[in-house]
Amino acid sequence: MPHGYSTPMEMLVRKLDSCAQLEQAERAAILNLPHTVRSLPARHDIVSFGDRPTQCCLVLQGWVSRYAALSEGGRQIQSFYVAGDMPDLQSLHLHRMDHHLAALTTCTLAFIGHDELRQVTRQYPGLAAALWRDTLIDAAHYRERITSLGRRQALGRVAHIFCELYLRQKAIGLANGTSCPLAPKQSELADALGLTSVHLNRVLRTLRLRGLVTLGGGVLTIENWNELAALAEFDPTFLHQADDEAPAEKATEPA
Amino acid sequence: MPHGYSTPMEMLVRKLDSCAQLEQAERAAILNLPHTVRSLPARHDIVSFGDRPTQCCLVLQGWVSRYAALSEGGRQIQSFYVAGDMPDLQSLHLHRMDHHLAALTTCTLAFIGHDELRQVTRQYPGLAAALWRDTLIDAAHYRERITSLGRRQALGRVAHIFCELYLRQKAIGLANGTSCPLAPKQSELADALGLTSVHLNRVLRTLRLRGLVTLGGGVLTIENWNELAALAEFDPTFLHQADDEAPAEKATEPA
DNA sequence: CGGTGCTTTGACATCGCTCAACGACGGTGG
DNA sequence: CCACCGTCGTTGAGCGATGTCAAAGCACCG
Repeated sequence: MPHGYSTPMEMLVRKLDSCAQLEQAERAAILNLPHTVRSLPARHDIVSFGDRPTQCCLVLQGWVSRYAALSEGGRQIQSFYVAGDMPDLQSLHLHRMDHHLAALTTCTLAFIGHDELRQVTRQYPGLAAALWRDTLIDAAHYRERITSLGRRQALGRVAHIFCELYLRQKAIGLANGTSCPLAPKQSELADALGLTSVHLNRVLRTLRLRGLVTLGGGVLTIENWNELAALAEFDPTFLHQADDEAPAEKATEPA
Repeated sequence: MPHGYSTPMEMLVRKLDSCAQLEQAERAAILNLPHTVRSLPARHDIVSFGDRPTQCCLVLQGWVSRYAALSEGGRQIQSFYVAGDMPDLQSLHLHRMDHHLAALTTCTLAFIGHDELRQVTRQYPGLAAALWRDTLIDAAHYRERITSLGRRQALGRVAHIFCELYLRQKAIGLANGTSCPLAPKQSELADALGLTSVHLNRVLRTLRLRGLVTLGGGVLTIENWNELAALAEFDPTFLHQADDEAPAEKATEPA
């Protein structure tokens, strides 16, 4: 998707089409959606807790994080988003933000008005279903994060998120062999995994010493997928990337 | 909602209507949905990981839990559902279950076929929006659980889930003064909160000794809402119960 | 009256946090 | 070109929150 897409809305069509098979008219409706493209600097809030957004954004480039701010400066990152994702689709039907959305890196985003989007979903139930499905996959990611935070130890949590982020990026052509971009810095990964950056750092050292993963310069390299996935008890079902596969599904492997 | 509802579909209408304002034709469409009512014993799976359900269920009575099973008998309960909830609406667009749904207590459920439900959402975009919104609120609950598991200590986590479950039940008329039903036993609460049942028990004792909460016989009583909510850093925004309120919102209090 | 399952408590182990310091790196200005 | 500074990553030592293991209490029910 990042390779040679031409326009923002073509990117969106490709994304929705990949799982829901749009009809020609639906594709055209998306392509005709009015939108504006904007760049945001890293650390900048896109929307904040309490806001009542009037538009949704589509990530064209860069990384976005969803987070909750707690007292005493604490925060919990609830999810990461990359090119092709629409992180605040939920605001279409949930009017008041219960969290923040922020640019993790410098980002380019396309903004689409709620009114136009609602109009299009009213007219094309297939589009509504595709967008709805997108938010449901988002929720599936949340559920898996809950499982990680609740029942996996630090090592497994880190291993798990690496598997997830690698496969998600592989699916949209952002992976390169056994490597993929990984923009969040250690403190941000820690905030996503319910750990301290200090402890996350120690876990990373362990993973490196065991020859499972190397992380540096914004690039994640998975040295041993099988062991990593085993450590994480990783099952890709929750990604819903090939939802209609035969019941006896096999874990996806890089390389 | 539990008080004197007559039919399952009237219950669903009331639930959807409470947040999305249905039109008359939409209400009628729901009321005409074919469905079957079934009772399930406690601990029984409603749908399991890997299943491809062909219908959705509506909880009429009892408690339902969504959980992920891990190796070695571990499990993470991802959410609880009570009367009026549709816990597997997501299966309408996510074809393969990535988790389990189980009766926590003896339950009565209404089952509605996917085909009929999809038909109705295609015909009435307002209904699609209402159901979509319902799944988005579910996702908002997940996000808050992530925040709890990642960044709150045991005491705050327990306090937080009590606030949540009390308010959710109050909203549908299941609370009684400062008390409400609480079907999950300690080991189930522990599985939901990423704790051991042993440690959860100690936390409960602390809450009891501090005069914040008493729990017993399937009933939760909140003795001191303000302190409990403060301990939990509880903000009801994520419940989206009165989504269109003025920006300066106040915490809801019992009694 | 003797299960059986849930709750409660104690003693001890461990994982992850806190505090503190240092190192690596890149940008910036003199 | 180099000194300075801020940010991020790395490491150590000690502590605290939570898990583990084990046993006893208690209620419900046949």
